[in-house]
Amino acid sequence: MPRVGLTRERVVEEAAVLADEVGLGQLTLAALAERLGVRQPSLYKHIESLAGLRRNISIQAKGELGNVLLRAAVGRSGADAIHSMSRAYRTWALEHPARYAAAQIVAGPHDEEDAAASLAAIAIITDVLIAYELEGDDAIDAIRAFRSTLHGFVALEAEGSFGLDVDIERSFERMIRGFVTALTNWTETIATHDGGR
Amino acid sequence: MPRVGLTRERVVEEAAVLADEVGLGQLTLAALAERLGVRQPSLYKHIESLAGLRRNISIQAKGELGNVLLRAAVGRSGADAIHSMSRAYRTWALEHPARYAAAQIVAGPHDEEDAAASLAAIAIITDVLIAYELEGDDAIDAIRAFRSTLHGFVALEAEGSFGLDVDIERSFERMIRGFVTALTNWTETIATHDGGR
DNA sequence: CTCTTAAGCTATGGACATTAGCTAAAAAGG
DNA sequence: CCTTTTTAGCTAATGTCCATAGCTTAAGAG
Repeated sequence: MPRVGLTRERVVEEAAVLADEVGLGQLTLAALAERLGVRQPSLYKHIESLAGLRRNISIQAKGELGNVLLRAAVGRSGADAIHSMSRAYRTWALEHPARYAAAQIVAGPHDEEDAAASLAAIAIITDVLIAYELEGDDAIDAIRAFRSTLHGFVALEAEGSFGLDVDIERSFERMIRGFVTALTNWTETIATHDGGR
Repeated sequence: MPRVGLTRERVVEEAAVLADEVGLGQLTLAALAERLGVRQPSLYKHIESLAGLRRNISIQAKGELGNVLLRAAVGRSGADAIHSMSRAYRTWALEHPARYAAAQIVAGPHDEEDAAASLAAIAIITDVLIAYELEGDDAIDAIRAFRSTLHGFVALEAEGSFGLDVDIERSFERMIRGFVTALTNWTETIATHDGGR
């Protein structure tokens, strides 16, 4: 029984790679064990459960996404930063679909580690939008809109929900431009909550 | 052995109800059978498989969503129609999370029935945006952006990704207003594809 | 009232996750 | 080196769930 020399890190990393190939929901301990050259129960020496493994993938993915956004935004500001960050977000998400999906998981209210990872990633987005001198609830609304825009596009694209014919790249660029336009006039768009009814 | 009198429709409907309660991924034939007062294998008299059941839920959900959007848009146009449709979209999605998730599933390329349901739902959105006199690729970009915006917000809200403190309703209204703003200036926002780099 | 159809059942098997308990490889300590 | 401790990985076993096979009998057709 030669030892393979697994570590928690190696298990989680390989699980993330496997998940990106087959889909987060199709990630199975059986397949992971085989890929690591180990019997299935042996994995429990390094993880708590399948749910625990997914949690680890989620936390790692949030960290990776945060780093990607950080690198894209550093040294930039305003519309420049938004465009750069948006592209980095989309590219990373499409290259790592399962990691991206895992990064969207919201952990329970007592999971400090996960909350920290989530916050760190979102903080990058927040910082960039703050440059538009939005304050308080204005900023929160804008951040929610931006996150929605990015996530919606990437999620639909990853699922193949867009028709195949027309250039998706260009659609994305235009959408981001549109968001910047909206952002520039943000304080004017005060919801009256009746919206034409 | 009294007969319960199941039909395919009843099974699918109850499955949708159950899924909305426990989550689409947690929908199990065992639980569904128990809820219908029947043994698990008996379900196979009405469905092909779990995957087939999910497909049926998906098609039904797409139809329901399409109807909801249609009713919200009828008799309206322009920004009025967009706001009304957006609210209906969000409300339905939040009330039926699993149905909504199922409606996002993209079937294989040979599934005519599913393709028809998808197309019908998206057609409503398309028709409303066409009122802005966008043509060809312009319209496609705008539709993609609109779908992204709606789906992103609803998906994040349903997952609980937004912080709890600030009014989500208002954030949604503002986002839609922002989109309408962007849409009004749509033809001006031509992507140069370098976005400030 | 008979015959046919099919709804629902039991029995069974296979894929996974998970736990319990064993074995031997590695590491620690003299 | 040799001994002791730790622990990575193993086999065995259980429970859940999807799925198939074959039986039984309720319900509908004539």
